[in-house]
Amino acid sequence: MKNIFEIVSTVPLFDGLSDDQLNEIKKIALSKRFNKGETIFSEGDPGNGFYVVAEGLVKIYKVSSEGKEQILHIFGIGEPFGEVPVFTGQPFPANAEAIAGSHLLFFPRADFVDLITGNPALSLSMLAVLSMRLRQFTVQIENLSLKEVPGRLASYLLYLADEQGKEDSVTLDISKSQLASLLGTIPETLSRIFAKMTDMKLIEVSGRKIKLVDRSGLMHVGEHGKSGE
Amino acid sequence: MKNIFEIVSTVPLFDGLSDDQLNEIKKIALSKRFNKGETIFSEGDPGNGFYVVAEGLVKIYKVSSEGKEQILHIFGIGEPFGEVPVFTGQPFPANAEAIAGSHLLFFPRADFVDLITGNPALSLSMLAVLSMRLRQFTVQIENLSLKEVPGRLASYLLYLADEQGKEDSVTLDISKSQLASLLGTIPETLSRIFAKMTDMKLIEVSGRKIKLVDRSGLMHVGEHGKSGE
DNA sequence: TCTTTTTCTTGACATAAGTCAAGGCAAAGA
DNA sequence: TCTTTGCCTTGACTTATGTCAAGAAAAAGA
Repeated sequence: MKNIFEIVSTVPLFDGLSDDQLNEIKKIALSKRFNKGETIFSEGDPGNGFYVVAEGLVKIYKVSSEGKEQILHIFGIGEPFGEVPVFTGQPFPANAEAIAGSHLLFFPRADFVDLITGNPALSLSMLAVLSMRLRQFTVQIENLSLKEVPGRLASYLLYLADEQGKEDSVTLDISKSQLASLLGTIPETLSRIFAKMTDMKLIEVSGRKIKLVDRSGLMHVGEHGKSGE
Repeated sequence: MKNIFEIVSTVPLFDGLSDDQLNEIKKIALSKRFNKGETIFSEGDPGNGFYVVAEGLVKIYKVSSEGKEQILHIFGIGEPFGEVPVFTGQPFPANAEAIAGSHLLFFPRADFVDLITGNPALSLSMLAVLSMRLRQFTVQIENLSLKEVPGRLASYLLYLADEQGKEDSVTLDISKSQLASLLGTIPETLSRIFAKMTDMKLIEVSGRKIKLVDRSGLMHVGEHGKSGE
């Protein structure tokens, strides 16, 4: 079993640090393991540090009083999460759960703040990470508030295709129920929209594989005319 | 006319800096003035620096292809905005407009990055600002996705009461149309909900003054039972 | 392989909230 | 003060999406 601290040198957040500095990072990191479905932290918990995914997949989400879930992020290998309380001193604003068996690196707050204080490159890197995340939230709010579900799905599929470097076919890395939660809807609605978009010959769905039949059609879903009908 | 650079020493972002450091800050700041309704920057513009409100009120917003507007933030005196591009190098993800005549301080990117590089207190302060903003977005996404409009309005009124330090009465600092946009809805819907909540004796509305008649009722709007009916 | 459990899909229905349109009110300017 | 302009309110209607329920398909386990 290989040393999971090796991941540190490949994490974008730690890019541009010297070997010495990377060793400092590794020194303060703790390894933690979570099974699929296990809670990593809950909203309201004190944030004593943040995490980096060494292996696995983690969802960050909120739950309404009626039990509906909204996923805020899904983080994979190399991505940090749970940093907000490190810098605000307040508790976690959302929940985190492993959606696959996961190895995580945990960075205790005080140690990390010490490190960042003497390390401008690291602090600029962290500022960039938080800024990118703000940008993503901006997009998510725009999607939730200004687009209907078909438009959100189309955007997500195009984003995935880009992410996966594939032109015309993507593979969902999460279940369709989870995708519904990420898009701010429920499985029934998502299912109907998959069916509708298939009818319209925009996509072809088989399990978690989705073929993008008409990319330019997808790009205009939800504009003036119909998104489906 | 007083020196608007005086504001620098009262901005939370610059808390804990020495007088020398505050002078450095003042040295790189530029004063800009915007009239009510004037655009400060637009989505897609390159971000050559960020702003701090010295006087006035600024809205950050997105617009859909159909023309619907979603306000992301409203910033008042002492609050910084437009920092994301400073640290990501990407263009602005949203638009900014003065909703009242405003004096702003502008901090050019390169100068500010130099400053932050040699100044751990400033960088931690900026990390705290971005983290707080992430937390706010978390709440906004939760509201948009997990609450109906009455629940969002109730939350906003309670938040405002807290903000204004008043127990049972608040004054809107923005128009009701703008409030609708902030809550992710349209003026017609907001107007109906104000009427409904008045009927239910939760609030009393007269112009921009709103009396919170039943705080505990407000807190439970949108839970199990009715939010209005 | 067969069974059990979860996830997904589809139908019938309810409802929150958007659209369109008209009128009333209030703030800004003459 | 009067007038003009934009903001707010209300009504009638449409529609996207949620709820409830049942069955089908797929995944996990025996």
